[in-house]
Amino acid sequence: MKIRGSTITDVARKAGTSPATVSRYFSNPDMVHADTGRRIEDAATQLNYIRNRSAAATRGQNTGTIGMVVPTFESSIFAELIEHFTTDLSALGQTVLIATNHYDLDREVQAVKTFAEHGVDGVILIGGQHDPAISTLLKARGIQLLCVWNLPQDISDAPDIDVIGIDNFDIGHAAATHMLDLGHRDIACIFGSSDGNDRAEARQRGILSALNARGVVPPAPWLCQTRYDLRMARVIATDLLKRDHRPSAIICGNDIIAFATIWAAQQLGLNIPQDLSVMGIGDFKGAADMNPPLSTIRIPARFIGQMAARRIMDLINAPDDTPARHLKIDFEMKMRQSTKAIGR
Amino acid sequence: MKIRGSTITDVARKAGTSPATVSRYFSNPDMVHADTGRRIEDAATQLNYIRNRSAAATRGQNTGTIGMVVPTFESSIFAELIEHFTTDLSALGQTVLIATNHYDLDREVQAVKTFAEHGVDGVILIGGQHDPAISTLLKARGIQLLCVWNLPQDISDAPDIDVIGIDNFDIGHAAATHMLDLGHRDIACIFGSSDGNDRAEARQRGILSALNARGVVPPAPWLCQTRYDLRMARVIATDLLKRDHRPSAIICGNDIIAFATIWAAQQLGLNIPQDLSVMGIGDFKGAADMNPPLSTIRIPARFIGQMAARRIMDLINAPDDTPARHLKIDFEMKMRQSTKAIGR
DNA sequence: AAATGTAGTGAAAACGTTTTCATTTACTTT
DNA sequence: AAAGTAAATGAAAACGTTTTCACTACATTT
Repeated sequence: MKIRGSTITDVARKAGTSPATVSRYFSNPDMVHADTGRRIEDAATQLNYIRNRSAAATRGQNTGTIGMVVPTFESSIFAELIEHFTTDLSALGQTVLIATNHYDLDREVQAVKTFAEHGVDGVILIGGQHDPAISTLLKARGIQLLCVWNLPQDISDAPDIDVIGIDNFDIGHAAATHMLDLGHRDIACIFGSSDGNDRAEARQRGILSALNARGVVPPAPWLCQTRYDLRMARVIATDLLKRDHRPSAIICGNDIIAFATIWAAQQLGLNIPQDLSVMGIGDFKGAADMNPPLSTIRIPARFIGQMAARRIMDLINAPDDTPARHLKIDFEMKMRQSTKAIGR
Repeated sequence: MKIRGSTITDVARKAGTSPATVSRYFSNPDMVHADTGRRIEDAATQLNYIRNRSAAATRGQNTGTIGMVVPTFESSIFAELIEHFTTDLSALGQTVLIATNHYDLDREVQAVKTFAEHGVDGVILIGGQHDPAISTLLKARGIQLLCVWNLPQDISDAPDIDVIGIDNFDIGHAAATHMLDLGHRDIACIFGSSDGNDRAEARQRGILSALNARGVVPPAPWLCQTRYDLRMARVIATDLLKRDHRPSAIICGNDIIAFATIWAAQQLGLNIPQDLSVMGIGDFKGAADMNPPLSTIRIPARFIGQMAARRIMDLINAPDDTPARHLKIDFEMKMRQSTKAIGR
């Protein structure tokens, strides 16, 4: 059974001031005289006073909460994003409400509705693919929305939504270009599945676009699809490598798939990168330390998380007519030892 | 700027009933007549009514929120726990507030204080090492507390705190016993550092206890310590393996350290498990799929997360005098190919 | 010396619910 | 038919804040 503690009125009485002043002290200390502040502080600690943010929210504007829905926690790269986002927001006195949607857009809507019930000041969503109901709902309530991780494929898809992220097409393009520059022409791809997220699809387009531009057209069996799942990816990589004609390079939709591919290849007795070049995308935890260190493209999850924390606060405090901003984050090539130039 | 939508009173008016009934309908639908319920439902959807949980919390008992503080998101094993905990709680209509403390006990206190301001109904903490102020604060407010992940080393340490978790001493003991049973006597250990958490320390004690019981006393240089950090663990493992006299087996404080050790060994040209047996603890993502598949001990993070979700709800709904329960979760030996019997 | 401005404060209304208590209605039991 | 019980509802108080408005005291400008 919940127990109600002392209230702002109790503190006011003890400090010899009014509830209004105590309220001001906690929400905006500069508004009260330093002496009064001190008395309030003392009274509050003596009474073990704990602010009641729910009560505050009924009358006030902000709740000091931000809602975030992530596809899953079980991805080292999202984990890094979440970690730094929540850490930075906590430092600013905000609390984050969290939910997972398992790449299910309906669940996301549900989560956002719940967040709205709790009166969050802002909502963070991953990626650019969402039920339009979310934007409608949030706008009707004046709740700020920020999408992070990747830019929409087409900026005009979401002109009025604030976005911070990388461009997956560019990343795919860069990965393929790297392989081509190393002299590879027999290039296979293992893409991540793309339902429920627009990231895999854009990467895939970027890769193929770069390949085709240089006249490289992988045969159909070399264009594989898998879930972002170590087990399944490993099976698919093994199948691919057991065929008569083997590619000299494999581009993987993300680092998990790359891990699986390398392990599958090694299991088959292939030497990476001597017999096969493999690259991933993401620079997940472990990529730099495995054998051989994985060539990949670093998505600066930490940086995105920190920028997101700052940006959502700015949006909350900004006047209403602030225009939406699309902030493109640079990625970084991390070329390590799982790729090598052909024939050398 | 936040915009206030329609209220319970608007809904009541439109549905031709009183606010009280609408309130009842949303919190406990059985209390109102089915027909009335339908009218309320209609009115609510027409008006785009969104419950105001803050207002509800000022008068009512529960907020429908649970606070959780985790050491870090960047650990695949905690991620699994968090994933299933939040998923199950969402399904029950609860919202989870989250914070990371980076193994810092003071930050944990801070997070819990913030949770209290938001009126959470319950708090979930990882592990058994916490500032006693937390328990005091929560008890004074009638907020339920549940610690998950591992049992306290000494049950009498926390007789009145509810716990769900594994026993790290047992796990360490089991790991060492497995190595001994395989015939190994030249056993080295790389422990995780133990500041800010009681888990590493108990594992270490378990391992050494089993070893010593069978008369195996590793020389000091074979008892290493590292942070839970791939990079550092790899350096330490390399150092260990470069010494004149090499162990035939290494027990690692967790799977991250085991990954690092295997990669370090392979880099040095050692064959696992031919030249060296390595085992981890945790069964992290990837353990089963790497080369060779890692022998480890599975900590059922998913199960713990699900049990925690159920238990905290029970605690919230239970009468006050419910006695604290210590629920011990079984672990599972996952003996794969990174360990092998000596001399065969 | 008067006028103006500013910092600090208090009284009281307002926020949108839940909950208590009382009342009505409908159904059982005697 | 009377009495008793249960289900459904409404009126109104209560929850602990924030915020508006008004006021005072004092400093600054004219």
